[in-house]
Amino acid sequence: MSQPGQIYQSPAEQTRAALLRAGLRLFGRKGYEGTSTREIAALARANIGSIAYHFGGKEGLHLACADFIVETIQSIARPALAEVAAVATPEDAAAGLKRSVERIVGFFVASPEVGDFAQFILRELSVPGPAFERIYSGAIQPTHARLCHIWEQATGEPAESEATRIRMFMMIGQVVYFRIAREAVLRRMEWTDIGLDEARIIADIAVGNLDALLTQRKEPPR
Amino acid sequence: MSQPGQIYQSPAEQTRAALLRAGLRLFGRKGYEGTSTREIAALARANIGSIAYHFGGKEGLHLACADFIVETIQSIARPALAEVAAVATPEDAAAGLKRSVERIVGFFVASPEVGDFAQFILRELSVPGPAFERIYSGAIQPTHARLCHIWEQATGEPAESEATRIRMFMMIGQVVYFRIAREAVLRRMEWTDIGLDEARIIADIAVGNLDALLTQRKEPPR
DNA sequence: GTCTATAAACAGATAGAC
DNA sequence: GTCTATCTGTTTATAGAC
Repeated sequence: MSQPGQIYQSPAEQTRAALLRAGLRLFGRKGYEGTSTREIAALARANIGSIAYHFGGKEGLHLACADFIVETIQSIARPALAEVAAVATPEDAAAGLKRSVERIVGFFVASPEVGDFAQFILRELSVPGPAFERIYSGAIQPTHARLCHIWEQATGEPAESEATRIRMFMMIGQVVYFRIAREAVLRRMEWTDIGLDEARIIADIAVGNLDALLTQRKEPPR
Repeated sequence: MSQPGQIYQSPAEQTRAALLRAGLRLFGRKGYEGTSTREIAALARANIGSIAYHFGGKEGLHLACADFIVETIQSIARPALAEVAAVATPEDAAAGLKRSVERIVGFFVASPEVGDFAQFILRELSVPGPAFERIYSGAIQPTHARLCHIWEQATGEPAESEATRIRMFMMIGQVVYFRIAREAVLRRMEWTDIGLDEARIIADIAVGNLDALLTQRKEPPR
């Protein structure tokens, strides 16, 4: 497979990779229908025909973008998965949850490079198309299941209970929303960008919320 | 103004209203670029030319949809706003927050009619276009500011502090995510739909999260 | 006001020269 | 592999009959 980030790339691989990056960015920003193959080719400094040559067509490029994201995420997530396999104390698990929240903030909210990944995923999430299946089973389902598992280690509540699964969706959603509603957040917060500083603030509050949930479980409500 | 829900509608008003409803639904589900004027006219059982006649064109219809949503929300929210104006005890404010969470779940998550509104808003939120300004200043900003205000009444923390504003975005986000990631939620939860029953479950857990935040503030962390 | 026909621009896909 | 030219279909907008 020819992808960005390799040591050496043949000219063909460079074109392929440039198309992939351009597709990732434009599909993420403007949606599948909102993006024309001509735009993609222009951004990649390639000709229109190259999309058909390398990917078979627009839909093929779109699917290749999804695959690229899933592979990238899996290569990053592999060490994190190993970490989970080991049985942990509730305290370690709680710390693991907090780290997970921080990672999610880093991935979805902070604006640099990866922002394109996040937007592509969110778009395919809200408008499921042919690429949804790969995104879901390759990235969303494993990540969510892992969070549920750590939650069980931290609280004793069963990982696959209805409440746990919903709660983990909420934990993700409260953070991801800052990317989805980015423009509204910028106005309301009077920020000009959501960069590392802003991500830090968001992560701290999200971790604080998590803390409230965890202590609520340690000290039963009166 | 000619809108659905009136007592009598002239034929022209009926056409206009039908186009508005069709636009709302299709723009919400498939996005602006993903929707053709032909589809809209077909769903509204009107001819293509009527869009230009009544709204000046596709973009005009899109803006009219945004205006319609804002007006509808404002007419619903007016009583809620009056309710807030009165000074409340922390307990009343806390109850008001919980009711707000339940309303947000009802509006964004439960699938019937209003679902089109929610999706239209979320789409304009994540891909800001010409209609964003109206949605933001007409619906998002006032709602968010109101929540911040109630939060102050409930906790004593300043409504317009950075932390409060972020926290209220998170309160909304954790719920709204169930609409955005609807397809992923359906699979992971093994639900076939997110209807009233599922909305009830989601609302209860979201209110529980809120409770954890509020008690965390009453009983300072040890 | 409604409807049809059509114009003008644009889409994605493809054939063939290099 | 790359690039250009072109085909075919679809888009929105519009002109004009009714």
